Amino acid sequence: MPELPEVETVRDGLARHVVGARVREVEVLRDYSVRRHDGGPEAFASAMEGATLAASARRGKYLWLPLTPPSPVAAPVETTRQRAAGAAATRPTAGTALLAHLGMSGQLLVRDGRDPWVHPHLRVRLHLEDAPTGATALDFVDQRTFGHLSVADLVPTPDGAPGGLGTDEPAVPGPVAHIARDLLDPVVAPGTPGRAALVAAIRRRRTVVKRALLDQTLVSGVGNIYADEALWRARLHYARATDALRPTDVARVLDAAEEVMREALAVGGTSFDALYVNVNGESGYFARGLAAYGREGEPCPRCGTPIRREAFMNRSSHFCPRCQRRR
DNA sequence: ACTGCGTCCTGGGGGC
DNA sequence: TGCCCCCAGGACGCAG
Repeated sequence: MPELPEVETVRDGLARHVVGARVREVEVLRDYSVRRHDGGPEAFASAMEGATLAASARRGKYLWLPLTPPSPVAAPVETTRQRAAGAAATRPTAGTALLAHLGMSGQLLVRDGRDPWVHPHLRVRLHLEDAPTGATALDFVDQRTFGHLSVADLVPTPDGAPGGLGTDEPAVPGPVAHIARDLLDPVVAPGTPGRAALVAAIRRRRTVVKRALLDQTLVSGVGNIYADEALWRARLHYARATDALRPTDVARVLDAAEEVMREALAVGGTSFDALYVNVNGESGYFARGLAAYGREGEPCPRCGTPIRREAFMNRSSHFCPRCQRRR
């Protein structure tokens, strides 16, 4: 499934293959895939058609492609979280963007044939013209349909810093406003005030460390797999209480999460070009790099103790019972 | 305000 | 062989 490194690989690929292209026509094959767009599939299509994809940006696992000229979009329905964050009333628009989340099985595939293959799980197809490398379509393929596309208005970032990687604009799509910056974002780089604030925010939470790592309002882009890997590297049990952790423990697990994701990015970073028409974000990293996730019963690479799997948050947690003591 | 849980969806694969 | 059910996951809405 696409995790942050895979999404970043896709973002980079889109920057080179579809930024600058104009959307000629939109086919929505599965309405559910545009459920987050206010006004439904027809409104989504009309908001996209004729627009040029102007950039390729990412925060956490959200991707967005700013549109020029900005599309008129219906007044967005505020989510509970956005209302709680006070982002509601005064929300000056800074343009619009195609917003994408790949969910757990989503792919963005660049096609360049006149009659490109229709994948059995094709949900949305954007027909393109004038793409920089000759692409004729951008396909959203998604087996389990947890992913989605929408056109959203851009809102300014509170801190005035760029909204995410791949953009200099201090703006993010409205639905991303409550999503925290991710560990590849310069604003929370090691040694910055942003990173220190993140460590403090995690320790203020009254929860357990894995839940905090998965909380997108604290730090984004860490999913179940990388949470387990980061905790293994930091030698922390997933159920350790955040408010009982030392600052160095929290800093260590964040460093580990960043490290794992950067390694995966380095390994998987060539997949876009290598596959080109099969831009699925599958890095080769999963096959060999994982120490804990999905390795129940197999030896811990550090001490040889069998990796254990336990249910947590209706998910699985993988850990070494010797290296990662609960206390 | 903050924390935690149920829900959405699909098809591969395990169990019977 | 066939069928059924479970399971995987991110993020949101809502209950407490």
